[in-house]
Amino acid sequence: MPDTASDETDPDETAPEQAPNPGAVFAFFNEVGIIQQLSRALFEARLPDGLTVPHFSVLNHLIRVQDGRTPLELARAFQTPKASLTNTLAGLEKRGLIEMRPHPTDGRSKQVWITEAGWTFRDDAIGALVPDILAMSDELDFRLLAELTPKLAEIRRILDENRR
Amino acid sequence: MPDTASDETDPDETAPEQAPNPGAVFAFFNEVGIIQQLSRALFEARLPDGLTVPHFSVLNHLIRVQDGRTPLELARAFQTPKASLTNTLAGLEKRGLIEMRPHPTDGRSKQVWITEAGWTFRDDAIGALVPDILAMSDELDFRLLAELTPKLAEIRRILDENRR
DNA sequence: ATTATATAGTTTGATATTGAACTTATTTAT
DNA sequence: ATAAATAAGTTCAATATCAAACTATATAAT
Repeated sequence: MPDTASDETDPDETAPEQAPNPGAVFAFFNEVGIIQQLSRALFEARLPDGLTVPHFSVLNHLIRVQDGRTPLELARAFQTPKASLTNTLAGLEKRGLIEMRPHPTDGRSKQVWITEAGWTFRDDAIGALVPDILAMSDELDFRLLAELTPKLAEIRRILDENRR
Repeated sequence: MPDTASDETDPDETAPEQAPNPGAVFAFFNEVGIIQQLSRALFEARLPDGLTVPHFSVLNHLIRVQDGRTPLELARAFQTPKASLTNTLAGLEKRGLIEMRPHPTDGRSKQVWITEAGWTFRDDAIGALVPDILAMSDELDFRLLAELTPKLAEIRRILDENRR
């Protein structure tokens, strides 16, 4: 039996949305949270020496969005304090995975650029998942994953737009 | 353009699984990770005073699975060091949201039981999401969320079974 | 122009997290 | 039975996280 429930029915004229049953919405986020937890642990275990998920996430974000972001933009993207970014970025720079440049028009600011080594590292980190993926290949339905991805991307987009 | 790509085709005789394209699998986990990040921030902002997502997660797990779990079982469930659980459980107990009892058959161990106040707190925390959910109700397709949930649950189950 | 206000990033001190050592209890081997 | 090995939970010390204060620029107001 699922989590919370509230079983009102609703005429629903103005599609697409249904009665927002909080329990059902929560159940969705709960599954997402557990999958994230499990996949993060899997991923973390494959990362080399002193590098962490936050390090990887910054590189991945720079590629996914666009590099040249400022530290503050990154902090907002991750909804994390900017002081944390100072720390993460220092680690990445020390290892030559990013390059910090002065901001061209704002003397207070900086820009973060991913290096060739950064690209390589990020791709390798994803590649390192292959054995784990293969280990599940006769259970996991990759076609389903691929189908779900754009739907999740749309949900992500809405959440992202609506955040405070 | 998406993340990594590797565009081999594969005969595929033994359904259901496709060629495990690591980039595509990663893209799925990536979306899951971002959704989790956004929804967690939303959720965190509604939690009262000194209570955190880990506190909530323990309560939720005790309800979702079954209470009477030992601290070590919880640590394994969350893939977190047992020392962290000591800490989180202490906070929950101090607030009367759980009750720690000696394990009936193993003198080294304990059992964690959720209290009435724990149930209430957990339900209230979910309920506190309602305004945020409503704020997105003309964009978010709740029917889609409800459809995705069991599919995610299945993926979660497979990941959970295959973890090391 | 000059001052006041706001903003980007770093530093710092206080809190949280966690691996390793420790304590107590259980299980296994002899 | 007794000793040795394993396991559950806590304590402790090292590390990481983060809010608040700080430094430096930039923008707005007069």
